[in-house]
Amino acid sequence: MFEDVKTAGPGFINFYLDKKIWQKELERILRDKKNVGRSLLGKNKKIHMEFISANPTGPLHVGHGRGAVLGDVLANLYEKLGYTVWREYYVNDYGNQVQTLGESVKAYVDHLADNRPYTPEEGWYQGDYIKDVALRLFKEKGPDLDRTASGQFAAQWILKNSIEKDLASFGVKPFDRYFSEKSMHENNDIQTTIEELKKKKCVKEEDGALWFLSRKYGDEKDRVIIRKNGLPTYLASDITYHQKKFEQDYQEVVNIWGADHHGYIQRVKGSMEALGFDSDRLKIVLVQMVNLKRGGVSVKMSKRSGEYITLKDVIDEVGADAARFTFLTRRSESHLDFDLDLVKSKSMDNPVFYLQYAYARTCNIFEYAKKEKIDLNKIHPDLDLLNKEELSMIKVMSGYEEILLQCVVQHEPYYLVDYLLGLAKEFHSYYNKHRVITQNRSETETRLCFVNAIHLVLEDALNVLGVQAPRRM
RNA sequence: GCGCCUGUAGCUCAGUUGGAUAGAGCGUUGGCCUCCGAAGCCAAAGGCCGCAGGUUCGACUCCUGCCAGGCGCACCA
Repeated sequence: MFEDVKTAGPGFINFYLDKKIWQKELERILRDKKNVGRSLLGKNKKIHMEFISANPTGPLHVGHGRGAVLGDVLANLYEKLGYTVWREYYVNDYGNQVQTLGESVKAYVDHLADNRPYTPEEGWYQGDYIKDVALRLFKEKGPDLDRTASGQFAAQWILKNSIEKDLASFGVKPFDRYFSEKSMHENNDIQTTIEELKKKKCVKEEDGALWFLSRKYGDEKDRVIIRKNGLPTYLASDITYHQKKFEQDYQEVVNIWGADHHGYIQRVKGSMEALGFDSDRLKIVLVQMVNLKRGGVSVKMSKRSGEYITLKDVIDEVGADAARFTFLTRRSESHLDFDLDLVKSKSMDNPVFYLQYAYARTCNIFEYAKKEKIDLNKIHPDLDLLNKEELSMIKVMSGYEEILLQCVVQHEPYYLVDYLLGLAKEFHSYYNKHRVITQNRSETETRLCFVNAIHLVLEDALNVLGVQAPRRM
C-alpha cells in the first residue's frame, strides 16, 4: 500500500501511497464515464432551496446575478450528490412596494390615456420597463385599474417578461415554483401562524401592535409582526413561509440572501425555534455585495433616474459563461469587484477561458487522434507507462467527489472552481511538456486514456457550474 | 453607539478543522510555436499576513483591544 515512508522536518512523517492506487483510480474514472463524481450520499433526502427572490418591481441587477449563480450551482451540486432539490423563488407581491409600483405605472397609464404630463415623483419606480408595463396594461386592461390592481399586473408582467427571461438567458435552471407572498395573505395562513405563536406564548401586545418575542432567541430586540394599523409585517409573512418549508421533510432548508439582510437571520431562526422546529435545518447563505466597475472605476448607478446597469446588460456585454464564472471565483462571503472590461478580456483575469481552453484541448487531441486513424473505442492504457505528471493529476482527480462534498457542506461552490483551475493548470503544463500522440503506440493509447479522464472530469464540472464546455474556441 | 463581512505581493484574491520554506492570477523582466491549438508553457523579481497584546511546543488561522473600508440596525420589503 505504501511505496515509501520518509521523515521530513520536525515531527513530520510522509507516507507515499503506492502508485498502483492511482492506476486503479484512473481505471475507475474511465469506467464511471459520465457518472464521474456522482454519489448516493443524498439518496432519498430532500433539500429546499430558495434563492434570488428579488422583488418583482424591476429588472434583476448584478447583485441578484451573484445570488442566482450561487443558488443554481449549489442546487446542481446537491443533485450531483444524489439529493432531490426543490428550487423556489419567493415572490414579494404584497405590501407597500407593490402599491408604489402600481402608482408608478398608473402615472404613465394616465399619461397614455389622456395625455396628462408624466412627472414621476420621488421614490417611484422609473426606467423604460415602467413605460413598457404601462403600455401593456393600458392595451389589455384599459385606463381604469386602481393602484393595487395596477401594481399586481405590473409585478406579474415584470416577473414573466423580465426576471424569468433574464434568468433563462443566464443559464439558471427553471424554478420548481414561484411562491406568492400574497397567496399566504389570501389563504389566511399568516393569521393561523400567528395564532400558533400566541398559543406558544411567544408574542406580546404593546403600543397597539403585536410583537414576536425574538429576544428569547438571541435577537437584540423584539419585532413587530402585526402593526398598529392591523396589517401584518414582512416578518409575519416570512415566518409563515418558513413554517411551510419546515413542515415538509426537507433535510435542509437553504436560503440565499444578500449580505445586507444579515440582521434578519436571528429573528427568522428564532421564529422556527418558537414554533418547535430545529432551526439548524435552516442554512442561510449570505452573498456579499458586488461592486460593478468598468476599467477599474466603480460604475455609479442611480435608481431614481432609472439609469443603472441591469443583469441583462451585463450578460449581453460579457456573456453568460464569463459572468457566471466570475461570480464563482470568490468565496460568497467575499466582496466582489466585477469589472466589465476584465470579465470581457480573454486573459487569466478571466479564468473561465483558461478552463474552457483546457477542455477544448482534450477535444482537439481526440480530433487529431481520429485523423491518425486511432479508434478511441479500442484503446487501452498500459498503467506502468503513466508518468509523474499523469500520476499527479490522477491523484487530484481522485479527490473530485471529496471537493463536491466540501462545496455542499460549506455551501461554497468556490472550492470547485479553485480545484478546477489547479487541475487545468497542471494539464496545460503537461500538454506543453509531453506529446500525447506519438509513434509509440502503447504510450499513445495510455496517454489518450489519461486525457479522456481529464476530459470527463472537466466536462462534468463545467456542467455543474452551468458553464459551456466548448469543443472548439 | 451596536451587529455582520473584509484587511495577506504593486493590483485582484486563495490559504481546508492551529502545523513543514505563506500560494495563485494579473502586472513587471527574460525565455518557448519546422512538433496534438501560444486563449498556452517555463523562469526571475516581489511579503513584519492592518496594528498591539494574549493562549500554545507551534498562530495568517484561536481570544482581547485598537485602526481602516463595506453593509446593516423600521410598525419598508
